Amino acid sequence: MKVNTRKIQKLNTRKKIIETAYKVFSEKGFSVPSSIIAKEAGVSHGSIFAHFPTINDLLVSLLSDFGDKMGARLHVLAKKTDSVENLLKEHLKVLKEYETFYSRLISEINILPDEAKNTFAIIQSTVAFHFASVIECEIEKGTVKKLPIHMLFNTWLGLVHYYLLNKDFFSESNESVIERYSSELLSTYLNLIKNERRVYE
Amino acid sequence: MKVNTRKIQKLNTRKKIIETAYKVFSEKGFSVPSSIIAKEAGVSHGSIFAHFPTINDLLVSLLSDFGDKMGARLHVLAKKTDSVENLLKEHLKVLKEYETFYSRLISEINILPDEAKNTFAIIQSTVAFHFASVIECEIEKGTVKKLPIHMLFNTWLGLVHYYLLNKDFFSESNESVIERYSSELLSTYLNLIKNERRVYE
DNA sequence: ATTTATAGTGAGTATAAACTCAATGAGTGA
DNA sequence: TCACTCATTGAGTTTATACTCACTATAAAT
Repeated sequence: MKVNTRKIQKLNTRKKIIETAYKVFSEKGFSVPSSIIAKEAGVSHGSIFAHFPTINDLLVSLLSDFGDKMGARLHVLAKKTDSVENLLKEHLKVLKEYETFYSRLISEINILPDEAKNTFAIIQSTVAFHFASVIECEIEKGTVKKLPIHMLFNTWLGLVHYYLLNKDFFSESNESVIERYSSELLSTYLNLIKNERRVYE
Repeated sequence: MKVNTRKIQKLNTRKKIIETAYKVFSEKGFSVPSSIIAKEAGVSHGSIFAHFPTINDLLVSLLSDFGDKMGARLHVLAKKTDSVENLLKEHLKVLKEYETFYSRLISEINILPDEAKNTFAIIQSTVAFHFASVIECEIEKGTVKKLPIHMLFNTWLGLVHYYLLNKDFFSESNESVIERYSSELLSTYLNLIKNERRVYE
């Protein structure tokens, strides 16, 4: 069977559309008109609708891919960590890789379709899982304050998201906020959660 | 001069439009069509444009009012506080009052016109100012950990915003997240920033 | 009482963006 | 070579929403 060129062609176009959408959404947010995506991808406007029934379907497909990819990435990196410090370092590392898109996602999540919340949940639950196991251990050892784990987690994520959401305020247009503030974020947070060494005990 | 009825009438309509927009934006977000606002306010669609050149002008006017109002409210309440704990309690109290609108604001700020950032800045700088003076004092007294003040502030705001932004996840549709979590937020945060008492010193 | 000014109206216009579909032309199989 | 299939195209349609403006009703001024 020589029915290959076409299938490959079709898959390539689909891929090109998804990748371009990812890029364009990262740069300009999720409400860019579909015509822009088509132009950037170098395909006709109609081509998008030959591949996806609606723009929303394109978005959902894109988000699902993204959630899986970032989730897997986090999972791999988190597995080999022993301390909170290393875990959070890895977390920041992954966030930095996906920074522009991830920032848009958390920034516009409330005006995105419900499926976007799933993506968010996949990513967050992966981090939360590893966070919990590492921090539990440190609490037992007495190196981290005994506070509800979910609150420790929310404090961390809240702090990091705060910087991502206010990117414009914290850094120059193209600079990575994570890059610029990772050590400050990390040291502040660790300082807050660590038990001070009691001298006499 | 009897040129009153009309002026009053006009001002009332304007006020009605702004108040309705505030309510509708709070409930459905900032991208509700202007026709909905008109209908809810009980005025004709054209009436909106007799009062505001564009919908954007209505929004800016509304935001400016809101920023002033909430800023003033925070200022008054914050002045009489002595401890971080009380300051943060007051902060949460004010946030609770304006919760639905404020949540929309922080949630959609990145797709709102630049003027929205001013509103945000007014509100935040008021809180930051009072926060700094109270916390500085506590750091000197040794009751709060010696960490950069802006980091302590960002951690607090990050945590609170995290709950407001993920309202859907944290609480039922109409319930106030602040109401439900204020004590947990407060106790966690205080626990993190407070210096433990050294027994021998 | 008559004229003038103005707040308010809502059908109508302009525009932007999602989505359609008949036509095109290149790959496929006989 | 020729008929057929199918990915792609882009001009055209639909829909949604911001905004206009000629008109109405009524308060104010004479």
